[in-house]
Amino acid sequence: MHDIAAAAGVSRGTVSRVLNGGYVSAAARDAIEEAIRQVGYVPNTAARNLVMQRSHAVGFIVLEPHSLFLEDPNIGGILLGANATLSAADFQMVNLVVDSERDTARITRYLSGGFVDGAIIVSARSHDPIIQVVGGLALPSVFIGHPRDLRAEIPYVGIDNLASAEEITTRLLATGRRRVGMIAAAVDRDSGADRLAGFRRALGPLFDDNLVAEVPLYDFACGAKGMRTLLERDPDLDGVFAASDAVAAGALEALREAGRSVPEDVGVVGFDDSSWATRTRPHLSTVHQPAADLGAHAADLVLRQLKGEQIPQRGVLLPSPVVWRDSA
Amino acid sequence: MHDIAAAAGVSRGTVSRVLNGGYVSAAARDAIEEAIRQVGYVPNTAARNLVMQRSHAVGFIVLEPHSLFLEDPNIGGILLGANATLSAADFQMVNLVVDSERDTARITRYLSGGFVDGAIIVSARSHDPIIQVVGGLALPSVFIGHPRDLRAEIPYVGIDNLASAEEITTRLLATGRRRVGMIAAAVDRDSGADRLAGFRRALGPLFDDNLVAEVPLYDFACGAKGMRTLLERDPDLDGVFAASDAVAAGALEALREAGRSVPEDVGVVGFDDSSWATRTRPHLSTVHQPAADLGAHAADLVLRQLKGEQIPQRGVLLPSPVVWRDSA
DNA sequence: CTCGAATGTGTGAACGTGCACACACTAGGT
DNA sequence: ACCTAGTGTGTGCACGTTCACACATTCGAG
Repeated sequence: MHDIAAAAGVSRGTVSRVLNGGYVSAAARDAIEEAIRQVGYVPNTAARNLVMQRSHAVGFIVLEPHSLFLEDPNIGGILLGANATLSAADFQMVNLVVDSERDTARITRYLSGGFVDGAIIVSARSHDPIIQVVGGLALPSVFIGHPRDLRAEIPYVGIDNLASAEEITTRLLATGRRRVGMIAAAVDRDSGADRLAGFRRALGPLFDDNLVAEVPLYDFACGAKGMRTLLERDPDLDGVFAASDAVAAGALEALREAGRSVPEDVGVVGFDDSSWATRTRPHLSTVHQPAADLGAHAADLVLRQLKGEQIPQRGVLLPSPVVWRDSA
Repeated sequence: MHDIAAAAGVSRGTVSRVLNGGYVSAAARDAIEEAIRQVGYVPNTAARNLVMQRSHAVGFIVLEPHSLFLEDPNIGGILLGANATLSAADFQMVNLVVDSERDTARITRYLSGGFVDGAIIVSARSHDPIIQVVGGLALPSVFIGHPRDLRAEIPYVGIDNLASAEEITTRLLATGRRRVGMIAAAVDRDSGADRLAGFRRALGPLFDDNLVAEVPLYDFACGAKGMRTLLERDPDLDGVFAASDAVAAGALEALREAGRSVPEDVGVVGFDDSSWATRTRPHLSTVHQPAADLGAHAADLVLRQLKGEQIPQRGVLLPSPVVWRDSA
């Protein structure tokens, strides 16, 4: 910066002003901009960060085992959406995968160390220690999804899992299905619990506890296992709401093994509208999850907190429309 | 740092030495470490970066459209592997997706701006402008895959696409297949061209140009299209090497439509050993691609360059063994 | 006893910015 | 002629480190 000040015949202060705004004469501005172009000057991030007490980085914290980080199609979309918004604002995104208790300690140190100015937290469960950590840190943060015990002052972005689950189940019932079950995955997660609650609400008096197969994960293998359980409990089943597309794909596999055809014998609906949905045969009817938008929105909320804005409404729910294809 | 120096009754210099190594008495070290714990002190990255002229960040540059960034199962694995290695060394990974010519300019500015100390570049094509940029920048970099015109002094990590393609094709021939075709995707890419070359070498005199269907992308839809083309050209085809698992999955779909059963009528093999491989029916015989290892290795090479080490061999090829399942 | 090496420790100068402040000039109103 | 407000510019300090250097102490060898 000193060099280009010298080249333009002005002082460092003036250069700083053309870079950051302030009173500068047209002549000085032109000379400086010319010098910048000539020298190929780029401001030094470290020095700027140092004096500004800002790192210009936002943590993207994924509370999942590493493998699920890849498997879960939503996380990738969220990441991309957030990354696009952040890099447009000249912020870096730092990926942090929290897999164990030990990692929680590491992340706590990281977040409190001024390495990042804010954080986007993906797939936190209720009672996750990270909630306390972030709450105590006064670090501008946004959760994607909303754990029940999330502090009131921390904003979140999500979809209405309950309403969407209710909607697609209702839609499934409208196709004339009478014995409809659910493969409920990850009910320890808020998304999982809400999807189950939505299913229950859609069924109303038809709800039968026996027709809910609970499985631990949102994945293919659990879907197949859950489907087999349901078929055992009621061979006359004619409809299934799978808690995710991966689960639905597993269910399709189990149904095929059992000799049932979809959608003729059994109607199947999923959730997420991930790449699974169009890889299966038949293509899945499902709920579209606007992953990239979720990420972009979350990033935007972090950025706005960083600018000192007050976030008016605490939670934002993005629309998640039903996409009707061939599996039901 | 000044505070904890005061608390421990020593000078900043001594504190710096316990942090970075050097002559320190046991007494001083204990007092300082106690003070650090008490205050909860964490060194300031920006200040350290400023004086060290290092950003402690490495760019992860993906030369793909945003959508493929998600679709391609390898990139996710590479990213995770690289991220693990980098964060273990206290380096941040900055994701940069290059999608257009305009992005190339942006990345060039970014790389030359001292925002990152090094770069890992994924899926560059031959003659990609990024090669010139990185070559001219003297920025410690590693390519994953090796474009033909990659400068001699830039190391790369990859797998031997040619040898592996040859191996799996040979294996397919060994099952007794006589008319074997290939769905060759992305032959403008080095990986695509090498896989085709390996196929050709395995077939030797049996090679028939007519039995190669070229498709632009490594994806499901192209796989289905390519398979239909091959069936049209030769309905008696009894074996197919698909350039990737996604392509193979598309091929399976087209074969099912055409009433062929796999592996009875037609043997199919893929490439990548991605999640596709076990989602299809039957499960795919394929070539395992060590994505996470590739990423970890690349990160390690960047880190070693940063430490000033000379990288002995320019290119490293990681083993990519054939995984034999049910589709052939 | 002296010297040099090994082991510790403190100090000042960077690193490249932003910001507060002091200052200079102009224009317009009294 | 004076003051004030607006506009434009230069200077010094601070941000939190690392590093080179100067200096202090101890210890063993000559």
